[in-house]
Amino acid sequence: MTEKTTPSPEAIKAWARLMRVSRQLIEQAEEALKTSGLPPLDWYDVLHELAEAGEGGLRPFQLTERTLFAQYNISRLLARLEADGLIEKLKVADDGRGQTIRISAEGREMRRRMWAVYGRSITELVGAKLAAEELKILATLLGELRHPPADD
Amino acid sequence: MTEKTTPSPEAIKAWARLMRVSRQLIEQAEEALKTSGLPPLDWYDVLHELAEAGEGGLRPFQLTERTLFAQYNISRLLARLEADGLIEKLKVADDGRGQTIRISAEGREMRRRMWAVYGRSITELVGAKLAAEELKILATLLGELRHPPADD
DNA sequence: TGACGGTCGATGCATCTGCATCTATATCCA
DNA sequence: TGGATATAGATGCAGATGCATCGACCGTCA
Repeated sequence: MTEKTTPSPEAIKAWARLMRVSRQLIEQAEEALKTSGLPPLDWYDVLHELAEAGEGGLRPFQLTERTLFAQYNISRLLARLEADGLIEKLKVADDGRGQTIRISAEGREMRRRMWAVYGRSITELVGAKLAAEELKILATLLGELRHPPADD
Repeated sequence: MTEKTTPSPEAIKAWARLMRVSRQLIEQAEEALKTSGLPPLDWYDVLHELAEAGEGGLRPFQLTERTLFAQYNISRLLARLEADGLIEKLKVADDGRGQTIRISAEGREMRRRMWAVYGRSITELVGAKLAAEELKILATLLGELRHPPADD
């Protein structure tokens, strides 16, 4: 017998919207950064995590966990960030394989400048389009889709 | 004076969720296709549009409008699809620059096989996580974020 | 201790993407 | 009509990504 695998119309619609809107928003935020002569969004994500981590820094594998980037992607992204002087790679004492990544002063400054543009994009693209209450609902619904689910 | 550009906490949270969840979902859907030995999601999008367009087919520039892919991306994607025999490129009479893209029988079959996997992903990743009513709300909220906004 | 499976991070290679530009055709308007 | 401008689609090149694998080091257990 034939197995039913087609999702409900509601699921399809929500999925389609999610795909299109996310692509569109990323594209627009990316373009705003580029227009301002700033690096791409990926850089922000990493700089953001590193800034939050503080002086202790983070191990590359921790970055892959937090940002969802692939391991090799982080590896090369960090190489670019280092080449631009935005991060420092430090040898870590207790694990000869590893290293600790720390954001540099230039990195913090870059993050600040990127946030000025990125934050404005978020305001325009999301903050200005929905009321605070709607944004909360949206975040909650999206939270249910995470794996593992969470609605904190 | 300093200009306030930082978005509201609600906007930041919704944005962050949207970025993470969309990436995660795409990754998982993509992986399901790969595991089944099927082409990537992009192919589905194009085959889907072409299937809906019917025998009349679509011009490449129409595909760029509907799928949000860049022009050069569509151009090369179509070359790959043609190489795999999933589409046909037809000369169009009234515009010597253009061509019409039509999905082939193999293309329809491939789309069908992809949908079996893709549809199941949508069900698992979205349909099974939220109630129909919640999915509607989600789609509506996301619709507000589109440019231009729409909540049909 | 020392062999072994596991983890950390880097990298060669093929593919894909972004950007700029190109060719060919169409459209517009003096 | 004919020259300027715009549009459709392709492509060379540089950079980014995915995949597989590598080398280095870790922890464990006989």
